[in-house]
Amino acid sequence: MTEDLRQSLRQAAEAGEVLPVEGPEVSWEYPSEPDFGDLATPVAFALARSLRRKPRDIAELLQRCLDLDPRVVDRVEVGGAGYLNLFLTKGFWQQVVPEILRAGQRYGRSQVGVGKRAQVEFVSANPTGPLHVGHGRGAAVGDALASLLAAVGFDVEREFYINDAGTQIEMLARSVLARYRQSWGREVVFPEEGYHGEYVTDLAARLRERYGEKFVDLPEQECLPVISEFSTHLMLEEIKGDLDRFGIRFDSWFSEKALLSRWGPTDRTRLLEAARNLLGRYVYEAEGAVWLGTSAFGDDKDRVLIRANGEPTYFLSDCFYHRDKFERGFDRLIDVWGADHHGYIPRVEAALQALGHPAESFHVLLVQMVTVLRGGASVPMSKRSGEFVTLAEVVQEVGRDAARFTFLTRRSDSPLDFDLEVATAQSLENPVYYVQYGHARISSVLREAEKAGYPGPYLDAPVELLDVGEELGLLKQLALYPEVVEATALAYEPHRIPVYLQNLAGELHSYYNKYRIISADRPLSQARLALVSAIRMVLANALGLLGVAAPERM
RNA sequence: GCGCCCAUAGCUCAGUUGGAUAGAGCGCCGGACUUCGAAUCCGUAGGUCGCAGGUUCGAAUCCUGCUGGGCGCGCCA
Repeated sequence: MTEDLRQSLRQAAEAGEVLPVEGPEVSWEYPSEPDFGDLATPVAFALARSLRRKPRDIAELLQRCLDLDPRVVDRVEVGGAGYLNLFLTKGFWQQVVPEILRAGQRYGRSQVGVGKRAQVEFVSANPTGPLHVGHGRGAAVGDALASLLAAVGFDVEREFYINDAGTQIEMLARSVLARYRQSWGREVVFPEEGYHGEYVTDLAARLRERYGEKFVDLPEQECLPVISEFSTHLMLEEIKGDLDRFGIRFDSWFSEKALLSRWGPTDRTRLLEAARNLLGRYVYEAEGAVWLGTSAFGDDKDRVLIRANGEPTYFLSDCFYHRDKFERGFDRLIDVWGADHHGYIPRVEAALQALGHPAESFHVLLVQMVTVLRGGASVPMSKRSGEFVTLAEVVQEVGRDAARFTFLTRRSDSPLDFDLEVATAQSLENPVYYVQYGHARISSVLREAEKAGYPGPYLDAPVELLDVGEELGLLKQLALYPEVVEATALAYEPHRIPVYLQNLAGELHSYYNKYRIISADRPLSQARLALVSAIRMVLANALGLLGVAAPERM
């Protein structure tokens, strides 16, 4: 719609011979003041300089030349110092209702991503402990982003990368072994950098159930591979369970260990060969280690791929991993990372450029830290000390919908204070319930309508009867929804959806309190029922993108 | 020391590519249920958009410097 207007404005401008050779960039905004119309463009300002004329004169000239569809555009005014304000016809807004009712769940979906494959990788927690709140935020954001991209046409895959190789896994195994031996009454020194959480003791107990005293006196080197496997398997099951209860489903679980084993035993020679094959001339050896020349692509310094002891770094795995992703045919890769990993971005970007992939095809969405507050005091969190608030606890305490909405309402860029007591105590005033209540309320009205002899689906309702200010405001909100979804997806900013939802729900509640939907006036009732049905549809669609339920009763 | 992120009403936060008079929720105070759900609504109050410059017809938004806070700077992940 805006594109049509842009086109005709361009033509008008050219006809009026006021333009430079190139057509101007026509930008639109939605004025907050009704007096300024439904759509406005400051295009005259942009032309003022090159034409050396007053913006207002140009705007007036454009106004006279415009040839717009009278069914859509009611009138055009020049406002302020040179704004072109377009007033659209009521009919244009009203027709959005049958459009939504016909499209149903498809309303708000679009086509920009059609034919392109995108992958969103998120959570990707080490299986060395349960998921904490920070992972929860990443999970909510990643999942919503994936849904958004799918809504605008991308073929989307959700992937969880399992860091099941390397020193952290070994550390977990050694921690479990220590607890296990302690449970048999042995005096053992707990690993210095070991994991102290209670779950480690639980894992040791499970190990004991399964293997009895098998590992009590066995040399460490023989125990560790089995215990690693055993522990990471159990942790991963727990992680999957937590995510499932949070409503997150992954299409793909990708194992680092399996990735590395493609090159056979992970010895230095084979890894070096693989790295050379992949990254070519940017790989070099120095000081006993193997390096990648990432500084050639803007990183602060070069990075180690294979340590002097022959062990691969996490970074080498990541090079292989992202290479593999591209080989799987994705046009666009998005990694959702905790902000504490931001320093890692330049080297991965550098590696991908060394692999020959354009910078735009890869994007890291940083999600800032979550500070959990209990009674106003922050709860210190450290996986190694074992002191942290888990995702499972949060879901238990505040509920899945409220937790998701809270994670998604703020920009990923801003740190989040999550006060458990406040979230629980204020649960009835939580914005998520405000929105859900709107959905439930309409559902209730529609049930009443059924009883009153106004059955749905109102496809042919006389929507031309919708013309009070509140109704037109609602119609405009509804018409805007597809653009909101598209902009939100392409900007990777899921928080815009909760903002939109709160606005829409707010207008709905005001409207509801001022007007009656069901009355003796049959045509008017039909029209209003059609309107609220459309609102309910949009609420449900948008909540669906967030992974939040749209209840018919609360 | 270097790098990234943040700073908007008492609190928590929005503010779309730079646009017209910067918004909402919570909290305070005062109102609205014999009628479709009061988990709602209506009204009042609340601001040097951290500070200082700059770019622009126009800046909360872009640039530079500064202040304050978070995070990172390993042959850890």
